[in-house]
Amino acid sequence: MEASALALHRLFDTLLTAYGPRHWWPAPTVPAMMAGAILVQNTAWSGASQAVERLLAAGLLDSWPQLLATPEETLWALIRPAGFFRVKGERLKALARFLIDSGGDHDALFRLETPALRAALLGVHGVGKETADSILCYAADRPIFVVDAYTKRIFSRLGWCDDAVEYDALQRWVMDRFSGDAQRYGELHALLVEHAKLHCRTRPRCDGCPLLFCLRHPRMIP
DNA sequence: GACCAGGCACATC
DNA sequence: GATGTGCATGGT
Repeated sequence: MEASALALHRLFDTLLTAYGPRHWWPAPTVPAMMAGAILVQNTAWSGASQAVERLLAAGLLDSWPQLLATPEETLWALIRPAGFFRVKGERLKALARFLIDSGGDHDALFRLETPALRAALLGVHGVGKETADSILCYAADRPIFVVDAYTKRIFSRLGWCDDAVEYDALQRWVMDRFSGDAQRYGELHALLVEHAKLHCRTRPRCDGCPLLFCLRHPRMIP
């Protein structure tokens, strides 16, 4: 195996040993996962999860038409803990409209092949690459690696890439070297987030960081 | 009270 | 194509 692939696998094994399986995505149903992917945008999961729970309790994740028919102010009040409630409310409605137009629910939508499904999701207002890939990996069970701000920060702090690395370049680099199913890709992403929360905040806490051995690798990601 | 969090669309250059 | 800005709450 190539050196960069070995380094990536060692990183995964080390994080798995250090933190254990993360059991992501932390939402009970497919619609809750999809809504959660919108609600967590640029927000801590603690706030997003409250919003998901409130939508579930209100029954709005049992029926996309019902969510779409909910008055803005009602929706805003429910998702307020996630922040950006006006834009996220609009994005949830765009997602609902999309699912209704796609045949009513995610079962119809998820019959698409992965590239077509990704393109369709990216066509929804408020769904960018990270949100689309989160839905693909965790809700639609597709083998896709999700890149996020934490992922970029970890790899750039290790010196493996520049901090301005592009989403597609980092995703491609990982997926070319780390094969597996959706569960395995999801685990890698979840472990990276867990690690970043402990050691790679804006003020780094490198004491006890299990990844210090990775620093000896030179820049590897274009 | 400042800083930060599992993005995205849009305006402007 | 690159860069800047608005969106908002809740935890540390």
